[in-house]
Amino acid sequence: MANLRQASLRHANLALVARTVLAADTAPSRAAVAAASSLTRSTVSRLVDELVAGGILDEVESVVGGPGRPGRPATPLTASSGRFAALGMQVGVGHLAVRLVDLTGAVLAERLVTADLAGSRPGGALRRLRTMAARVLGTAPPGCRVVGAGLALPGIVDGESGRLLSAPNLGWEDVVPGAALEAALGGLPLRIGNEADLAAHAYAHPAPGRASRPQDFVYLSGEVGIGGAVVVDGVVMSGRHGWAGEIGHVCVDPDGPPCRCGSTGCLEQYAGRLAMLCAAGLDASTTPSELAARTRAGDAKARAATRSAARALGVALAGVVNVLDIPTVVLGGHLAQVGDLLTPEVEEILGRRVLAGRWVSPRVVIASDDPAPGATGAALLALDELVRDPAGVLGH
Amino acid sequence: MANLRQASLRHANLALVARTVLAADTAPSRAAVAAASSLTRSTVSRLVDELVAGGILDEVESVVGGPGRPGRPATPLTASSGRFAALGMQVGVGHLAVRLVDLTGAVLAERLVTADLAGSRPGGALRRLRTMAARVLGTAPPGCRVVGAGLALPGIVDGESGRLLSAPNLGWEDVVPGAALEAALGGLPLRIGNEADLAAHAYAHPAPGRASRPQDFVYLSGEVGIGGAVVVDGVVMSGRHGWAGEIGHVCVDPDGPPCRCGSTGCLEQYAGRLAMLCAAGLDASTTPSELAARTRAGDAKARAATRSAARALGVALAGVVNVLDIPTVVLGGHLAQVGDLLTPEVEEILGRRVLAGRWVSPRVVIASDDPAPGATGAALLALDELVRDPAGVLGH
DNA sequence: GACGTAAGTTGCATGACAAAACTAATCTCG
DNA sequence: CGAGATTAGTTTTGTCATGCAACTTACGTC
Repeated sequence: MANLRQASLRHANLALVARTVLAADTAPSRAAVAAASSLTRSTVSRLVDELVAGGILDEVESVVGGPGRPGRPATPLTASSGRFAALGMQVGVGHLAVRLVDLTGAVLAERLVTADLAGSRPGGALRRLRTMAARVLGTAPPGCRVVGAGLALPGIVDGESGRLLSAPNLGWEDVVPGAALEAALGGLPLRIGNEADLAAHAYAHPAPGRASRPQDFVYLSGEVGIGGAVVVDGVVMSGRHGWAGEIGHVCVDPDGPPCRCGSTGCLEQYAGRLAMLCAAGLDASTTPSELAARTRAGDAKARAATRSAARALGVALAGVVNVLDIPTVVLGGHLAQVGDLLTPEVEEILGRRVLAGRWVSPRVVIASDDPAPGATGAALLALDELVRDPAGVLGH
Repeated sequence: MANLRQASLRHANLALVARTVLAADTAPSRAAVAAASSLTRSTVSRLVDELVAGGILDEVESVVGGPGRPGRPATPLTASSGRFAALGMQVGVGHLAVRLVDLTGAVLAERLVTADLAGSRPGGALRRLRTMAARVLGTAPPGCRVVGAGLALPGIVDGESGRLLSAPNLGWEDVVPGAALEAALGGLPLRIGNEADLAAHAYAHPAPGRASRPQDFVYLSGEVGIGGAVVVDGVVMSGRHGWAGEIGHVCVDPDGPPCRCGSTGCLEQYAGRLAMLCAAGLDASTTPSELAARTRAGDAKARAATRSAARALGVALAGVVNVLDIPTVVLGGHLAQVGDLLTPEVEEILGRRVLAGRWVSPRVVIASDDPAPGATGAALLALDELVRDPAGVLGH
C-alpha cells in the first residue's frame, strides 16, 4: 500500500535484477538479464554495477570453454558467494541444528547434534543451541556479513512477537527463544517460524531467490506428530495468525481414537510416527526405516500399520486438495522414510476422492532426507529479505 | 515480475489514489488522500485531477453541514457514480440473474428470473441469459461506459479458456458460454468464474476497491450441493488451476454414504440441500426455510437432519480451519437459511476440534440473503481491474 | 476588516530510466 | 592477415513523475 517514489523505482528494479540473476540456472550476462527483465542494457548495467560493488553479485571471469560464438564475450553474473549469509537454527524433538547459509544457498558452516528434547526444559536446550550458534558464527569466513537469523520450532508460533505459544511434542509452552539466544546473536535480527512452514519453504527454494520444481504443494513433515504447510506459488500460506498447516489434526474419522489435542480421529493418530510404530507393535524408539523394512519383509502388523496410515493420509489429503486445488503432496520427516510404501495407495485414494482428479491427477513426491530442513528454511527467510530489497544493504 | 519504468510509477500511484478514495468510508479530500497514501499534496492533486477528468472519481460539491473548521473547506472525493459499470451474470440451478454494477457498488439495473435448470440444455439457458443481458445493457444510463462482463457458474471452471468444464448440478459438461453470449455483449471482455468464488468475493467487497469486515474467511454456498471458497486477505484463493473450494466433497466419514462424485462420506451427503431435506423426510422442492421452521417446531426428523448437517459441517470445517488458520466461516446459499440453527453446534465442534482454538475461537457468520451474490461478484471482477489500473481507461 | 488556518496549485530541482550512439572484444571469411 | 560482422557493455542526452517550497484560495475568528 505504500506509495511509489523514484527511489522505490530504483529499489524495485535493483531487486528485479538481483532476482533475475539468482533465479537463473546458468550465470547470465548483463545483456541476458536485460532481455529477461525487459529493462534496457544501460539500466541493467548501472544496477548490476551497484550490486557487484555491494557484494551481492559476482562477475565470473571463467570463460569456461569459450563459447565460440561471434561477438564480444559476455561477463557471467552469479550470486556472490560467502559475502552475505544468514544463520538458520532448528530445535527438533530429536535434534538441534545450526547452519550458516550464503546467497548461493551453500552451507558455509554447520553443527547438528541429536538430543532427546521431548518433555525437556526450554532453558537448557536453548543454551545448547546458543553455544552451537556462537561456534558456527565463529567459523564464518572473514568478510562474510551475517544479515539475519531464523529459528524453526515444532509448534504454534507467533512470529510477530517472536513467541513460541505451544510445542506439545517438546512440552514447551509460551517461550521467547530470542531472549535466550541474544548473547550469541549479538543484535542480529531473529525471526522464528514453524518447522514445517520453513522446511516447505526450503523445499520450494533450493537457494535464495531461486525456485525449484513444484511451486504449489502441500508439505507434510513429522518427527513425532505431523506438521504441515501449504505452499502456493512458492509462498508458504501462513494463515490469519501464522498457525496454518495443522494437517495432523484434520479429522479422518469422527469415531476414531482420541487424540491428545482433545479431538478424535485426527490424522496424527494413524500416520504419526508413534501411532505407526505402535500399530506395528514396535517400540517408540524404532526408526521408521525399520518399520519400512518389516513392511517390505511381509510382517503382517507392519503392513497393517502402513496401510492404515496410507488410507488416513489419503482421506485427509483429499480434503485438502479439494479445498485448495493443489495437486502435489510432498512427504517429509518420518513420512519420507516410509514414503515409497505409502505413495501408491495415497495416490490411488487421491485419484478417487479428488473432484478435479478427472483433469489433473494428484501426485505424491518424497522430500530429501535432510535431517533439519527447517534450519535451511529459517536461514532462507533472512536471506530472502535481502533479495527482496537489496538497496537495504547497499549505500541506500 | 515486470520491470518498472516511470510510467508504471504513475500507473501505480494513480491506482493507489483511486483505491484510497474508494476504500474510504467518508469522501476524503485531496489532502486526506495525501496523508493516507503518504504522497505529497501536489502529486495527489495532479493524479486526482486526472481521475476526475477520466470519470473515475467525482468531486462532491455538497458542503453537507459546513464543518465549521477554520481554513479553506475541503473538496470531498468519491467514486464516480454511473460513469463506469460492469455487467455481472449468474447461472444458478434455480435462477438466472443479470446485474449492472457501477464503481460505487450500486446496482444500476437488474433482471432476475427463477428457472429450474437442473438437467437443462446449456444452449437454451444461455440464450435466455443473453436476452436478459441485452435488456439490462439497454437500460444503462447514457454516458455510462460498461467496461467488462463476468459470469458466475455453479461448477468447475477454467477461467483462462473461458470454459465451464463440468457443472454436475446443471448436468452441463464442457461449455463455452462466451460464444453464446457474444451477441449481447458486443465485444465486451467476458470473464467466467465459480459461483462460490465470486459470491465470496462479493462478500469481502461491498463495492470495488472497498473491503468489508472479515477479510479472511471460508465461504460456503449451496443451491443443491455445497460449493465453497477460501478468502485470504480479501483475495479468493483459486488454487493451481482455479478449482479450489470444493469443500462439499471433503470427507466427513470414510464409511459414510456414497456421493455422486464417486467418493464416500462427502460433506454434501450430510449438509447439501437435497441431503438435508431427504433426511428430514421432506420433498426435494421444499425450501430450506420450511425445514428450519419444522426444526424449530420440534419435528424429530427435521431436528435430526439439521443436527447431522451441523456435525458434518463442524468436522469438515475444522479440518479446513486447522490447515488454513482462517477462523471465520461464512454460511451462504441454502445454509444461510438454516444458519441460525446450525451455528451453535458448528461453533461448538470447531472450538473443540481446532488446534489453535485455545487462542482464537472460530466464528460462524451468516451471509446476506441476496439470491444471486455471484452476479455481483462477477461484475466486481471486471470493475476491480479498472481499480487496479485506472490508467488503462484514461488517456494512457 | 485584518489575521490565522487549512486546502489546493504552481514552478523548479532531482533523479531514474529509455533511446541511441559509441566502444570493446571476439569470430568469420575472403 | 585484415576487413566486416556480431554481440557485450558504456556513455550521452532527453524525458517525465515525483518531492519540495512558495504561493493562492477560501473559509473561519477576533
